[in-house]
Amino acid sequence: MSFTITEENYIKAIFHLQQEDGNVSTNALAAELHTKAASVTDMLKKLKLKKLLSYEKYQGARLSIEGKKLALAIVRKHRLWEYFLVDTLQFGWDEVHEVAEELEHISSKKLVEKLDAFLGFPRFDPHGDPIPDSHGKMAIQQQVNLIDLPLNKPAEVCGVGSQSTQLLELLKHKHIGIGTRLEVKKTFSFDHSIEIKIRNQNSFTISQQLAQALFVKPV
Amino acid sequence: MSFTITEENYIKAIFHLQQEDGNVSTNALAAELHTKAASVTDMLKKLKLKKLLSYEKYQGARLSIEGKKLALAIVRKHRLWEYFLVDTLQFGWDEVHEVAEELEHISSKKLVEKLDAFLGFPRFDPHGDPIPDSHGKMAIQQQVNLIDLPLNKPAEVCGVGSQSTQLLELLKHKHIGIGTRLEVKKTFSFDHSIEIKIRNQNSFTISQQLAQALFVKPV
DNA sequence: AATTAATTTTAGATTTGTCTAAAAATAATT
DNA sequence: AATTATTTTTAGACAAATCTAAAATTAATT
Repeated sequence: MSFTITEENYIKAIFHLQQEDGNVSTNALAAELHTKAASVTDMLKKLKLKKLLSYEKYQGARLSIEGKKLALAIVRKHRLWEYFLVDTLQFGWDEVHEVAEELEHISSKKLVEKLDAFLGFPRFDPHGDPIPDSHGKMAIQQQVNLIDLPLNKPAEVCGVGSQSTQLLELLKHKHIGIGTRLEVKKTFSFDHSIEIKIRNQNSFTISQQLAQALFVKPV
Repeated sequence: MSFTITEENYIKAIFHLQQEDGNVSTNALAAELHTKAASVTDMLKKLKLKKLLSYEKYQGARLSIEGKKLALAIVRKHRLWEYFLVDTLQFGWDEVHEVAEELEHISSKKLVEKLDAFLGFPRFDPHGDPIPDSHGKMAIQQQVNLIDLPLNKPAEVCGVGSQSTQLLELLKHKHIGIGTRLEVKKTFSFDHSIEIKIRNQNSFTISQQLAQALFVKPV
């Protein structure tokens, strides 16, 4: 069975909105895919026929086993290509998302497996998100939100909570990137800002919003 | 200006059928693209509106400067990706065409340039075809059909005339591939077969059809 | 519980790329 | 030159994915 790019994008969007909780609503999907609710209804009927999801009128949708398998295959390709772009082609980690959105729809199974092997079977992409293996299994991330990191515990930045250019601009300015080592030195309850220290630099404070957008892992 | 995958495939097909001679006929295009003449007519009208080609009723089509530029960009991507698949991912050179047909439509300009640099700016793809550079210029191949190679002149296989699996199966069996060094030892006018000698092997004869499908360059 | 608000679905239209069947133009042949 | 054959175009229809506007359903609020 093979699917159109549009169908794959719907499946991926449902997968991302589904995480545990209940069914995905028509409106939520329309927003995620920058389309209209009426279009979503049509597509959900079609994807139900193809047995990729369960769907009842007015009740939203939920991926079937088949649908989840497809979603994981797409996510796998997306993240492997992101890793390739950053690691092999030296792209900035803030400029790979768009390109990977296209590459994730290349269908060759063999290509994915060869690419995975060439890259050395990476388990996390440049944004810190886990890459599903060829069976769809993902490593569980022991990453923690920077806001939750205990004082004076050395950690390494391993992911960001968004791909907005505004965030990435700020990170570039502060010289924070994937792999940056840091410790939290102090927290301020007034505005929930926190003071962090990067190796060989003076400490400085960052806003609550920024800290919430950063994921770190103890090192 | 951006184009659909279908439009790009039409432009590429016209480019390949156009080589020097006159205009490309509707029927020739329909055959090349496995579609019907009526569909081709519709698309030619559309591509004319987009100024990618000139077209007059019943007179066939010919690419404009713009159209040629687009065609060269697509061919560039196709051949760079083929090179990548063989050189970096260790694909067999007989299994890359299909995948490259998909990859050639990835739009990112930056990706193409970075890929080119990563590969070391190769000038010929694994089938021996020249790769257009970023300005659309191709190296001129001083390659010659094996049938035209003078006796006892050492040469190296640098291209094949078709991608048919039947041909590639035969080449694999005879241990002939890109880079294989050989000399022509004798020609037989009866059936136009030729006797060739590969370094460290006994000479053997190959058919006229096979010789015509092989391109070599003096070395 | 009744009314209002929000969400979701239907109905009908549009665009892109395709098709078949019939008409028009060009090319080949006697 | 007239007829036949081939090629190409038109006309009308269809499937995929989308849209707007109106109707139906569900959720929220008074």
